[in-house]
Amino acid sequence: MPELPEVEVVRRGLETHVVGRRLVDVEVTGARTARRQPGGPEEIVALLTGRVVSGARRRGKYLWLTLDGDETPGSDCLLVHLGMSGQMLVTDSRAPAVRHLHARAALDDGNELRFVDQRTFGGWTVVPLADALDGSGTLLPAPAAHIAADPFDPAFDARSAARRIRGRDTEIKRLLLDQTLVSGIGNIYADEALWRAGVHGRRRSGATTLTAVIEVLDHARDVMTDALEEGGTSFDALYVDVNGASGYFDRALDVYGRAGLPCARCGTPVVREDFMNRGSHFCPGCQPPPRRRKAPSRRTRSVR
DNA sequence: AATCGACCCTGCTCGC
DNA sequence: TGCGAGCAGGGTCGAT
Repeated sequence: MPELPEVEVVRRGLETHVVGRRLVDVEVTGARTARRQPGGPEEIVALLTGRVVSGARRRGKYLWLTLDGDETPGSDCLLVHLGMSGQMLVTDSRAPAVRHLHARAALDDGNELRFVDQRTFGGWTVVPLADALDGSGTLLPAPAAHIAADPFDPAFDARSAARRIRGRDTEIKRLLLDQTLVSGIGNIYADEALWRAGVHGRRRSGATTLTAVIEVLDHARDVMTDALEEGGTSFDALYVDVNGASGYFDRALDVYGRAGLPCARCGTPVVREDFMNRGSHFCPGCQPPPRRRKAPSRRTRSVR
């Protein structure tokens, strides 16, 4: 559910409300929340209790809290992925428990950090930081070390990301969602960026010019910047920031979720089609669908 | 090696 | 009003 802007909203909230606080009492009740932790929920509790949260970092949709000021390779951090429905909430620790509460950490200021996740695709793990492999200088948690820079990262280079995308051979939307090529983009912002660029998501990457791919990435950055300014996109109460407030960007979406409604640019009704077990939304007027893929020609086949 | 579909969950909305 | 079908923003895994 949450894509880069939503995760960034959460990160900022954590920076304000949790960084500097000690985790005095930790409880992890959700088995699925801890499924990536080799030692299970107990191990998370043991590793976090008593630690001081010193930083709130993010790359793409991955979020992590650094601990005790240790940001060297091998230092532990709490890696959080929100999945489709995860929330990191900060509430008064006397507030009543809510449905789908899977983990909580009492802070030394009377508040409590809560992980609430209806669909349980999200999770917490305490993992070591890996050696930095890119130029950004930020150490990434080991399980997230393969995640590419996102468009908000100062180290992000649209041209080289576009080259990596064009080096692959499949539909361009599939590649926009591949977090090892460019991170942070999910189903909503992929559709929005493709619409802004006038490119159909089923176009093959190789049949799309480098310039057009760069344009799609630039639009992805722009649409996510717009969303961030509005506090993120939210369709309902599922997505909230650390204080429980929803974003308002859904009012500004141009194609996502607008099947049958007129395209804001040309008036053609927006179409929704199945794609990768999800929905893709596009304007047939502005984003002409590619011709059905031809069988490889004799000439193509002869090139080995 | 790269690509692609299946799958993991719960809850809400819509049409019958 | 009740009920099943369809849908939802995520990543990972195994088969090909």
